[in-house]
Amino acid sequence: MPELPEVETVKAGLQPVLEQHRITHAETRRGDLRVPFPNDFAGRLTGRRIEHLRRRAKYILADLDSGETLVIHLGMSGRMTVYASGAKKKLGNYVHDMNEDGIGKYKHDHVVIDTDAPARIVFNDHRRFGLMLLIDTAALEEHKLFKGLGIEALAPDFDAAYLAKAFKGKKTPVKAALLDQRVIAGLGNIYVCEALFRAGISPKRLAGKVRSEKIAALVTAIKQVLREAIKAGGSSLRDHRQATGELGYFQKRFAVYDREGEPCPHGHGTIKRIVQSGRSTFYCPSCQR
DNA sequence: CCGCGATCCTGGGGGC
DNA sequence: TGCCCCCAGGATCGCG
Repeated sequence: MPELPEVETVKAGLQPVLEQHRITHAETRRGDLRVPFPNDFAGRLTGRRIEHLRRRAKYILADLDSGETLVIHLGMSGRMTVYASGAKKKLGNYVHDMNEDGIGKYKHDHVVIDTDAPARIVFNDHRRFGLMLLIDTAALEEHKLFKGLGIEALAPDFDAAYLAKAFKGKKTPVKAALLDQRVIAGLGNIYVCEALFRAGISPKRLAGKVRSEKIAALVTAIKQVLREAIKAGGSSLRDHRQATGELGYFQKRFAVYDREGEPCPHGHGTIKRIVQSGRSTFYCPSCQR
């Protein structure tokens, strides 16, 4: 479930076991992610201290004392599971102790990192769309993964004027424009649907044809829905850490996403599902124009 | 430069 | 129980 709020939530969960901690051991369990691990990936991690954790778009960035940055992307199905010291922790339907052999050896566990927190962090990704890379920190901005990224959705500079300029003359549907990480970084399918609903904009409307007051409403809606989701993820995360140590789960009821056929929360119509550039869009045809 | 579909993967769920 | 098809929170590539 990784869009900006989920990535932010995972980052927050990793912070206490990674930031200002040293990696005592690292290993990759299979090398055939879609993007292969860099050469000697585990070796370049081992012994390194993590100075700072940050987020850019949907990437988690861990700056190491070696001058390299560990770049993490969760793709569609990536999970980070943290096992804190000694205590019994729950993983899905299973309960494991940190010292049991099985941790990090389940199907699709790709990377295991131990730190002196002490903690063990397992990266699991069954669809293998995620990635972990090491890139020179100084050259990060110029790397192809980051060079084209648009403004952060929660940045103060992301405002109505910015979005109006970005949308000007665009003939692509506003739904697709919002998903484009070169325009705004961090939004994904769920929060685009939710933000468009809140702003009362049809996902089919061409980006260049959204009226300026609607653009202002859209910026507000985007920031609101993201902030609410981060807040909800954060609280759900605290519960999860106590109960399971598992990161990346975030329960929230959405207004329109995955609610095809249900009544619109505003009470005027029925939520419809359409497909735009190969992805589901959920919206209320009566509220969103 | 554009919009769009196909593609990379695995697994879950529904229909038959 | 099994098979087949569709679907999934992402991102890139190549086509017309």
